[in-house]
Amino acid sequence: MAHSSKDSHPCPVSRLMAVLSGPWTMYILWVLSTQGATRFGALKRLVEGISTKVLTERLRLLEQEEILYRHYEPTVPPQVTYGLTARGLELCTVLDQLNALAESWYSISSKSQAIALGCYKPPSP
Amino acid sequence: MAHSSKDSHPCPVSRLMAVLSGPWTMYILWVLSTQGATRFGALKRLVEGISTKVLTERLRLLEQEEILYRHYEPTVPPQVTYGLTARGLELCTVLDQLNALAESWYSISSKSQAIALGCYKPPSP
DNA sequence: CGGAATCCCGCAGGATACTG
DNA sequence: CAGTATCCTGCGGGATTCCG
Repeated sequence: MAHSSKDSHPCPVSRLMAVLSGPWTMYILWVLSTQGATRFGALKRLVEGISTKVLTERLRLLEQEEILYRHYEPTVPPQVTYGLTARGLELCTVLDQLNALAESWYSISSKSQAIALGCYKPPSP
Repeated sequence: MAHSSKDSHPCPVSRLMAVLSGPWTMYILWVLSTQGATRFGALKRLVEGISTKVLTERLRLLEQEEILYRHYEPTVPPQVTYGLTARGLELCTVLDQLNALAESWYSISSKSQAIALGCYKPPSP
């Protein structure tokens, strides 16, 4: 959560975790993995409560790590679409396992199962 | 990183990530998984640079989630030992997969492979 | 529409000192 | 030895405003 993007990380997990551990990040991944490629505005609406600043920060980071791609369409008004890359899909596979583990520990209160992976977001004030 | 221990999390991963994403946490897990059960002082020495405050905070959290156990021996001076629980070991299995993924992405600079899992720590100032 | 820039603030984390 | 208690500080995130 320090890690200002250019830090040299001692090892791979270090680097990956530095990305994933940011607030909203998992939530964003989850939205993209369930909704498919999504435009900026829609994303902001779906990840309800996030500020534009943080959303763009997270997207840039995830893009740098090639976990998601950014497609810019120079129409007027411009359209920008974000979606998971191959890496992003791989990642979600592992995250799903993490989710399965978590579910088995904190035995699920029935129907919340559908919203499984990555609903990680800060508690609403 | 908000999440002051009593927050009700919307879903399992949310809760698990809130624990794992804290700075030093993965590093602590990595040390315990490689060194085995370790005493407080030794842990503080191994996780070099961490403050006692944060170390105890993280240990308490991980203990609450039953990812590690705390064994108190009332000798003089007292001895406290921390080690991974069954859950902790399960968790490390999945984290290892995350590590494998990260390694395949950021292709490893040869010999740093040994320090694989969880070397996640803030960059030294 | 999809951002970049700016300001402001809380609280997580560091350092230090002290106890059972 | 294994922590608590206190104070201090930075910076990460929210809100707002402006740009192409």
